[in-house]
Amino acid sequence: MIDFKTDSFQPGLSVDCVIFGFHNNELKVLLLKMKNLDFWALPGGFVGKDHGVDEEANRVLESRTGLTDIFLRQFYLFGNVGRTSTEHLDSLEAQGLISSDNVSWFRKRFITVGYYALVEYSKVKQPTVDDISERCDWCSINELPEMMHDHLDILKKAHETLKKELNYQPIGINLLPQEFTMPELQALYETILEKPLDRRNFRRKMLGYEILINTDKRRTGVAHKSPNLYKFDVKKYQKAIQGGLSQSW
Amino acid sequence: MIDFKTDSFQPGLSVDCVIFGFHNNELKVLLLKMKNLDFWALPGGFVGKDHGVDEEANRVLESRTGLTDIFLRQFYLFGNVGRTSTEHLDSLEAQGLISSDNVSWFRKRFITVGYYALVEYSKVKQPTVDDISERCDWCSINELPEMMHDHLDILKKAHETLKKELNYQPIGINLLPQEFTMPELQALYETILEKPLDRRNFRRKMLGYEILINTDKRRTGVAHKSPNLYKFDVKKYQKAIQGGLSQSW
DNA sequence: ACAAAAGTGTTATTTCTACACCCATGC
DNA sequence: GCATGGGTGTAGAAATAACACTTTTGT
Repeated sequence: MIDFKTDSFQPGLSVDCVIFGFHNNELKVLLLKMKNLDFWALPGGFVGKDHGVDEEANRVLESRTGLTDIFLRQFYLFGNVGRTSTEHLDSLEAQGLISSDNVSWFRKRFITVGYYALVEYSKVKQPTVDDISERCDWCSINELPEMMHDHLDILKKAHETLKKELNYQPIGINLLPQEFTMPELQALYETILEKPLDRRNFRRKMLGYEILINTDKRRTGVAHKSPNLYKFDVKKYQKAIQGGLSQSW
Repeated sequence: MIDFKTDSFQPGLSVDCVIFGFHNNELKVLLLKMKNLDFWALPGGFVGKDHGVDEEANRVLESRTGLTDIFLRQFYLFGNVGRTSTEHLDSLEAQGLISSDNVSWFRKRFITVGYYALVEYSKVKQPTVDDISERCDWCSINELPEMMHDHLDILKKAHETLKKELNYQPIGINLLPQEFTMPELQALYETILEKPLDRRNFRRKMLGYEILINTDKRRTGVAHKSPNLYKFDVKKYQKAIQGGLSQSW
């Protein structure tokens, strides 16, 4: 149940995080299932009067994933009147998920700041529920459950933003484990861009950026020819994305 | 003086507009000078409880410029604690610009949503002051006056965003008069990008997009060889920027 | 006539796209 | 040994970057 001193928070303001991970060649987001209800929500929180909005987004990210120092970017403010669903609030209230002291605060008009985060899937050992959810799971962005309020719109917009920023943000370095194969990196790009890329051209272009280091190791144990393992040259990566990698995927 | 029923507004939330215009080959922004004070502010406003944030930004834009149906985009939420300046608020209050009933409301922590607008300079016949300003003027972004709160940061971020979106947004069509010359269009691009472009390559590339119509008229009366007048093919322009014009200026 | 800006083409370089065969591994 | 995915090169097309002279106009 949510029960807190509402007067220490900015009224009508929340943050919501779209936390992206990459696993089994699928782009996933971390979602919360509301207790005893059939809809899910983005991990979110409220903004303390003495806390910056970015700071609160980081706090949300850390409470759900246990991770700190994660790539996290604000991408849009959702400020329409009526973006929250009265029906969903009714359900939350009916399930006793909102303290009666907080009900009127929750029912007010809310705007929310959207953030997206890129995390290494395997680093999230224990996705943690919040007070009103019963599960915290990775969901493939191709099969999303019913979502609270306008959270599906928020998620869609986050994905759009990710696509646009692919060449300007350290996408790979945050979503992949430290060592990875070229096909894995390509699959990540294909998943984000939602289109297939040519294997040879992709490899040539990636290597051309000179941001990868060949570890001279190979991934063994998996089927077929064992692929080479690469890692990012962090310094060069940082420098390269400053000006944006070259365009047109 | 500002004096209104604060309880019909979202507390701690404002919108600020960076209104860009282009004149004399310079990129300009519309700013307000506070009455009897030596600092300027971005045109801004508050968000009514029953009004969308975008809607309020449009209202601000219309009240300062008299224009409707203008290109206006949200670009960032400024949510740091301490982004407003106590000293500036002191000054406003000392000048009697804030009604005593509103003072405590104004002194609270505020976040603001940044919007940028692109307007045709000559269409703004009468930049209109608001209740606490004495002038509303175009300022070149190269010589900006002292600004209130974090408004300079907001302006800088707007300019950055404009640069990035140059190939994705109908920049020219909104900032230039209906008919314009190729050198004018080039100067606009050079100003936004803050770097010189090759005249021949620029022309070839622009014409290659097939979004311009040669009017077969010339600008006369100005010195030197009279340049050709072009206008945008609106439909083609709209279509072209959907996928983004090709990159790498 | 002259100063200043507008108009115009070509070439070398780079980047992009499309495409097919061999190799290594686990089963 | 075979099915599967990993690795590799080349050639044609397109885009980009660099560069100089002529034309028009107002003064």
